[in-house]
Amino acid sequence: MKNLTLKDIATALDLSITTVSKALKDYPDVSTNTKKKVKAYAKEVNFTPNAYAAYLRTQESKMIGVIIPQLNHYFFSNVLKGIMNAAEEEGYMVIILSSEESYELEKKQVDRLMKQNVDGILMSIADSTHDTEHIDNISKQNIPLVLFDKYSKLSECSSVIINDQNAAFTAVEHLIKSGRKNIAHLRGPLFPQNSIDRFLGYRKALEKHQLPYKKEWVFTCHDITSDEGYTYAKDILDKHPEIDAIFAVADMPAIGAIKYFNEQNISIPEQIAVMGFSNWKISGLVTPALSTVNQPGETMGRKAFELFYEELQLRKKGEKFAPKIIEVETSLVVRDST
Amino acid sequence: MKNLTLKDIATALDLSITTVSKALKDYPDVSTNTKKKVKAYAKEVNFTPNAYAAYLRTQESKMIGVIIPQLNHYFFSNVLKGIMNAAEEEGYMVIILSSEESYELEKKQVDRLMKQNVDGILMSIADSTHDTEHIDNISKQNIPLVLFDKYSKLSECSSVIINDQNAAFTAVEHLIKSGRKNIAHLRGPLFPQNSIDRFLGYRKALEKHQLPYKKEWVFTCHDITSDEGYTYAKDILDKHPEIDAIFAVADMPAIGAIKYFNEQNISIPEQIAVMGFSNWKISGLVTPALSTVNQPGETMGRKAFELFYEELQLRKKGEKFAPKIIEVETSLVVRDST
DNA sequence: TTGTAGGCGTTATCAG
DNA sequence: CTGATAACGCCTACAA
Repeated sequence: MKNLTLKDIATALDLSITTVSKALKDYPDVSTNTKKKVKAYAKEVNFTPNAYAAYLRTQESKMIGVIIPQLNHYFFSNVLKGIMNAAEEEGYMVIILSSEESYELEKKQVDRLMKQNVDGILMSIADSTHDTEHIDNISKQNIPLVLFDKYSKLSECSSVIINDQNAAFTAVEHLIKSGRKNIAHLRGPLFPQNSIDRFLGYRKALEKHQLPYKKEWVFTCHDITSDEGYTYAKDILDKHPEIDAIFAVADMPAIGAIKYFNEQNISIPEQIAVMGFSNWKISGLVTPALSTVNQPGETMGRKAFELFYEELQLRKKGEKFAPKIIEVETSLVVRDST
Repeated sequence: MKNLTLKDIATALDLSITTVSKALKDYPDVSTNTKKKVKAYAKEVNFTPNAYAAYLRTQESKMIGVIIPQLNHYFFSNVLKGIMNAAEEEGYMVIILSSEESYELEKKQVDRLMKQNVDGILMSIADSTHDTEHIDNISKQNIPLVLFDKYSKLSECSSVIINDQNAAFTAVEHLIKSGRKNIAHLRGPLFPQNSIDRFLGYRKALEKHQLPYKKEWVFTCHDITSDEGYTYAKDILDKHPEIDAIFAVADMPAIGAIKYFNEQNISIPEQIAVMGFSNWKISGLVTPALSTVNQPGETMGRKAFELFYEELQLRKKGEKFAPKIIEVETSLVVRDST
């Protein structure tokens, strides 16, 4: 049983290929009767037009490409889920590629997707990406582009983001309100807007509540791993015993810190409070359960697809599309570590 | 800058489309000189043949489809990584779909992939899948099929698996050797071969060491979640205080159990030892760190792709392909929970 | 209301 | 060694 073609249907019903094609697409110039017959038969034999042949005519591949920095990553997996569900509803297939947080690979993956003639690209920028030429190229080629989470302030395209600065501010303020005065920050790498904004939110909260900000209390997690959190926790204990709370750029470093404190029998949150960011599944499972900021990945993914789809529809009608930025709500998740 | 075509190159170099095509594909009947010229130019303008047009002729889409039961799942993410890396090396794109552990959705996703004319399908069967007609259909349509992890003993196709029974046996034997006598098992659902085999491995280890097997010490995790582990840990403490070790079908239930024991101030492993299965990232981060069985997802993914590719090459040559089963090595990871 | 013809970009066959 | 031609399956302007 090979996949059927229009020709097969035409032969079976003794019609021309054209009529069958038109009937299936509800052209007005086909009789209701013929339409009914054709559609019934197509359904019976479970016909779907060949996507590749269709592309050649329509230039629509019904595929989108997604580039994420890491495949094995709770948050991005959730985003993917949102994208894939939304895509499926509109009959789109999703090609997923990973940049492995590498600028070079990211460029290559963008290129692969363009060569594949995807109808749109959704992506989250790698931490190491420091210029946006390859990203701007996508728009220049007239391919709809939507960035999510790791976006670029410089690129003119739609984005789905959270308000990192506010979210971080709220998280740190929560620490302050529970009586912490010497709050350290495990920040992310230097380029991504996220880690900059979370850092700024941290500083703002300190400022507002007239608490000291000290450079030595800010530690940079280049790879945002639990190991880094573990190592910095040791540093903090050894060199800065006055610190009574940690706000981490993400859950992983926070969990690494918790692990170290547990090993040293430092009680959390009594001796030191720990706050994460992202609300990974794991954060509810460590002991003590980690307080964090919920970042709704699935919603972000769905919104990202919807932005792409909206843009595509407008472009098809030849209308201008103005990039939109959607800000998704976050929420504080207070558990046992603060 | 639209994507270039053979025609563009032909025009630019004042050759025929045919010659350009042949030159790029290293046909023997094109002069070395022309080849050099064409290839140099193609490289310069970064030409890639249009995949859709090529499909129409060759019937090769250079795409494979992958169906996994869950997207946001450490092990499957690792498998995907292996598949995607291997696929990329051979110039294949990967379409990922999720069955969400649903039999109905799995059937639908198989259908979508076949309609998309992928060159092959790699999949892991959903826990709820109880018949294999849709799977056997794939092979009947002459599409190479490789199963991984969750495979079917009934289907005639290549598979990449681990020896679940042996791995479970080793894990339980480790508990026994460390002096445990009353070992409970948090088993998986009834259908998947995995959970059956892990259960059998558990029983075998008990038998070999003449330890008691009791039905009441076996708890079924239908969804393999931490919540189930948490709940069963409570059951065990309340109703079976004699139990001194738990072997879980996967890390998640094991971690849920650890969480409960931590809350109750039950010391692990002194009062009760806990053993997981799969070696998720998280298992090294909980306190105490979870002992488990390492299941090399990335390797399995790569092997799965390689099996597909091998089969495809043979088919293209018109040779018969006999399904292969590749067993990937697991290893015991002893941490602090046993 | 139905059908004919041409073309999307590539590749394979065959003729020059 | 090179090139013209047909075909893959679908879509659409145009003719009947």
